Amino acid sequence: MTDSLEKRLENALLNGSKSDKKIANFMKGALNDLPFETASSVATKVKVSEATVGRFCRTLGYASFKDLKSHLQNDIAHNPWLMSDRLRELQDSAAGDDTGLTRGMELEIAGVVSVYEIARSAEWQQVVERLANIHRVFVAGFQTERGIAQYFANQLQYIRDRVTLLDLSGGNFVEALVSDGDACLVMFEARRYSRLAKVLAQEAQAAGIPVTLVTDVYCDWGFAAADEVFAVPTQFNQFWDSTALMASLSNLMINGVFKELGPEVDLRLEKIARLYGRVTGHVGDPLTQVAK
Amino acid sequence: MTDSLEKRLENALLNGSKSDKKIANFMKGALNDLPFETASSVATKVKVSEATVGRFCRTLGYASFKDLKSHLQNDIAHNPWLMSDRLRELQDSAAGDDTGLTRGMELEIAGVVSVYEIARSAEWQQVVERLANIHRVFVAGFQTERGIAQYFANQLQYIRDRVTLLDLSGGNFVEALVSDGDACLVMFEARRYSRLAKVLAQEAQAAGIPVTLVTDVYCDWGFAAADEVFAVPTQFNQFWDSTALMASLSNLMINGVFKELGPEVDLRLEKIARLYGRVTGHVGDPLTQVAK
DNA sequence: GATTGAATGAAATATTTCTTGCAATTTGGT
DNA sequence: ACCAAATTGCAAGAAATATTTCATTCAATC
Repeated sequence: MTDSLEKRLENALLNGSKSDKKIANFMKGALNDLPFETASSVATKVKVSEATVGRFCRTLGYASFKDLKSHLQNDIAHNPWLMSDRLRELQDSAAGDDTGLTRGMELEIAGVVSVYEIARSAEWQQVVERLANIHRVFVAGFQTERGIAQYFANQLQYIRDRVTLLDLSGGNFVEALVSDGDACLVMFEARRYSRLAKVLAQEAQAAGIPVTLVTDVYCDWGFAAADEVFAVPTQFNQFWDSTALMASLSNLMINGVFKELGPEVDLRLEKIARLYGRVTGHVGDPLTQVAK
Repeated sequence: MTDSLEKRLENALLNGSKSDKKIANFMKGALNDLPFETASSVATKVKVSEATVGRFCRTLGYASFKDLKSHLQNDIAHNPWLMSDRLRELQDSAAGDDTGLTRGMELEIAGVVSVYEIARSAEWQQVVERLANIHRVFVAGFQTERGIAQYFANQLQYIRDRVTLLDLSGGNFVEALVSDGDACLVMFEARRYSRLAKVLAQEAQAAGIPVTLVTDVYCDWGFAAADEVFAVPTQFNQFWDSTALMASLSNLMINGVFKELGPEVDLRLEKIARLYGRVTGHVGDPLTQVAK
């Protein structure tokens, strides 16, 4: 029994119990972070009790989680844990056949920084409070950003009521907007900007509905048609603009609203999860087995 | 005072007291082993009392040795070839009133690095080629990741034919899968995993369809049910897991497929943009004014 | 050489991390 | 559907790791 940790983990992945698999899988996926973890931190992350983590390590043949870690030190001594080493590695491996990936990563990292800068602005706080308190929220996205809009809307729906993702198929969204006084609109859009986006923003503003626009840095009509404009970086050395960071921004926004709403959101979350569990089921739910 | 650990150590090496120098010197030389050490193990090795190690960490600006280690884990900031000024500025400005935002940013940046590491793996290349060449692509996403799936599918549709975003309302996706031989499936999912996700993956595999799963590091059923599993980091110090980086991964994937397909994609892109322009219109298009 | 202030280690205390025993739950086989 | 075996979480206890206090040492200044 002098296998490497990885071997043992894979073995556990096949033969282990349910919790064992969870732990093994997590460890396998997070080998780099393992040295920084403790038995209890792992336990929390995979939602298992500390005791189980300890026992798991023992079934693997180590004396404890600590013992496992110290073997890790020797076992895979060439695995870089330190972020700086990992970066260096990326850099090196990219040195020859560079596909521009490394440069893209630098840009995307810079983009993340920008997004977090946005999240510190006064405008941001204003939007967060509005999303927490206003009666009704509409969300819209165009072209490829439809997905981002849906992502945002779905998450917001988890933590509050009356969130509607506008269907833009026809342009039939206008009546939805005039129907209600106390509402706001969040839009996701990047070039080439859909004509609908501008129309929608203008109609909304005309109806007295505050408009928040998440877009790229090239959008020139946004400032006129929206109350707040959050411009996220989109050029990461890829063949076309990437609006991926809008998702990061969305999450930050959701997080802000969550904190604004306070603890009672938890109840709602739990309720929704339970409902989903009833209707569709989660992996591992014993109660929702479907008849064969 | 937002220098990197290495900088701080060097500083201590010059200005520190006798013990400080001993400790600093040791740490500098054993950076890679540091994650495995504890305050007392260091104390023993350097022949200093534990207390001194603790104090040393505090003079360096960390709360404890443990805190120092956790900074080591994703210390992006001290990589000069990455960001620098703005990042540092942001960290400084956040020094006091922190809401955990800065910590979250560090984690998310580290996450971006992980995603780019994934994009260099052999599995990745395999998926890219498959997506470029296979006859038919199905995309699926569950719960909040539906949006990401849509985002991915939309973009893929821009550069190739026969991409279908599966509608999961009923579970009626199964016939879609058996209908065709030469197809593959890309799934986005994070915990709590929808039961549908697992079922779909298994059905697909049973039908001989390669399955690629983009998920978080906690997914334990993925390895059994999917051909490739890309585990993206999701914990950024927010109240719940953020799957935002899946969007970044999506874009990288699209970019890869694009390059694989070669230049003739441009034609397709142009055609689609023109079509969209006709039907809905882009901002600034003079031809698509609607009659008032 | 005396005085002061910083630095240090030892011991006591606090905190974190791990293990163990036990009850409850789940699993797998009949 | 039932039962036995395995698995798991909880809670209490044990061990480890870290912090604080305090008396001592050391070094610099006068």
